[in-house]
Amino acid sequence: MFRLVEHTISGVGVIDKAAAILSALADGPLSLAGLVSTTDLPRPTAHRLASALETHGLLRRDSDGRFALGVALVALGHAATSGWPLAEAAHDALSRLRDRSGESAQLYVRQGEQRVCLASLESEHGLRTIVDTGAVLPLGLGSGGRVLLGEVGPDGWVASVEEREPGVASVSAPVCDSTGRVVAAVGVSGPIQRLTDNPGPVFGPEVVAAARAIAGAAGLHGHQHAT
Amino acid sequence: MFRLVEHTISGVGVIDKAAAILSALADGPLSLAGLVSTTDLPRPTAHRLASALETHGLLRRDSDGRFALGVALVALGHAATSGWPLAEAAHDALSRLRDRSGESAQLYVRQGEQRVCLASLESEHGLRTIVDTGAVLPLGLGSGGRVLLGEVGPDGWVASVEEREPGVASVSAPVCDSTGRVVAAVGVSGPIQRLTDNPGPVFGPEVVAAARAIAGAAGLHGHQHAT
DNA sequence: ATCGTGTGTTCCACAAGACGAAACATACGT
DNA sequence: ACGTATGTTTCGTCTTGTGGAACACACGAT
Repeated sequence: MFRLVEHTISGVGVIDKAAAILSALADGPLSLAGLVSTTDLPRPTAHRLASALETHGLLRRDSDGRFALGVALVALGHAATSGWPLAEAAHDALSRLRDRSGESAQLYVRQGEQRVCLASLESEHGLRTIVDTGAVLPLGLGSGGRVLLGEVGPDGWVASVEEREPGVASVSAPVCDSTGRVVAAVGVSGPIQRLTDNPGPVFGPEVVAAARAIAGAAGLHGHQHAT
Repeated sequence: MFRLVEHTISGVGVIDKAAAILSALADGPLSLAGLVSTTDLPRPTAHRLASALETHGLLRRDSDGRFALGVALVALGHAATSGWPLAEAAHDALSRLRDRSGESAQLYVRQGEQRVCLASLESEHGLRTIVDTGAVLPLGLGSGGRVLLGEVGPDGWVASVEEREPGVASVSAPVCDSTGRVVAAVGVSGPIQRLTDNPGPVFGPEVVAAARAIAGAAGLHGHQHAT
């Protein structure tokens, strides 16, 4: 279940309503009636705004006439990902982390009271954690979320076991800017059978190293690293 | 260079302006001054609307304070792609096409006067065509674009050699709905060295078969195929 | 250190534009 | 044939968004 920052008042009512419509459709196509029901907008308002978004390719009608997210969002989503300094910078470090740890590796950034997966590489194992790029996950559950909330252990990482999903363990570390602010979380995740119920000591150092490498590659340490 | 449908009047002025802002930022981050310049919006208007989009995560500020596309667009772009019937339906057929042809395979849909890559699988070759999902390409150049404009040869495919990019050849076929309307173009592309300067006869049949498989899997032939 | 310029942000009088109830058109189930 | 629900359009109303002016700040030139 995905939500844009909900019930937020930006000061521009039309944009608040349009964001509510996009958010409602992130879960799948909706008829006008469904959209009205989900967004609590009056029918003519929902119709007018959805049609306007359709004009710009941000929405489209599917073969049943239902409103759905449009192709322009594919391009914007791609541009958003490629424009994120971390997503590009993280790729090599995530590859190394995935290869050295043998487990799936992900990078998350905070989005309101949730986290969004900015980059994700899967391990080669048949049994592996799969998190899609763009997937929205909770903050309070799982090591990546806890890191984004500001938690960090003395060794620079946080581990979790079966917090977000049964059978899954993970280790994450914060990616910080030059002021020490946590801008992302990088980590590995996989089944407890491989990661054990105490995955931190084994995987923590590699995850911390990956976090430093990402911060460096993204130029988050000021002038310390050429970018 | 990406553009939302430009200078289109949807009937909701705020959405027209917001779409212009998103479009301007698809090419990369911009300062407020740059945004004002690119969109021709008055400074307070651009500031207000960009801040409102930022509130919803559709935009963000980068480390230099410039406006950039936000993380919410990563999630929406992902949802847009996964919600597109063709993107999911095409995956198996694109895999087979890529494997049998040995070349990169892509699926495009029309977006105004351009095309957007909805799905893309790369070949194993060191020298291969790389088109990112979400990439925006012209309609009039390249076999995929020409197919989306309605062109098709007697054998059901169109070939092009060095139209869009030097050294690149491609073959595409239309994916049609039950009324015969072209809803997408599927094709292979790669270097002339492998595809030759007459790639149609060799690759055309497989591309056409892939187009039919995609249409079937997406349920575009009415009730002929269970979906 | 001072000044001019350009940037980002806020204010607020104004009217343009968005709103949404009502009406209309269509489709569907009974 | 009728009632209900859907999608779409109309248009009087007034809320909301506009954008010039002003303010605050930063920077480069002198």
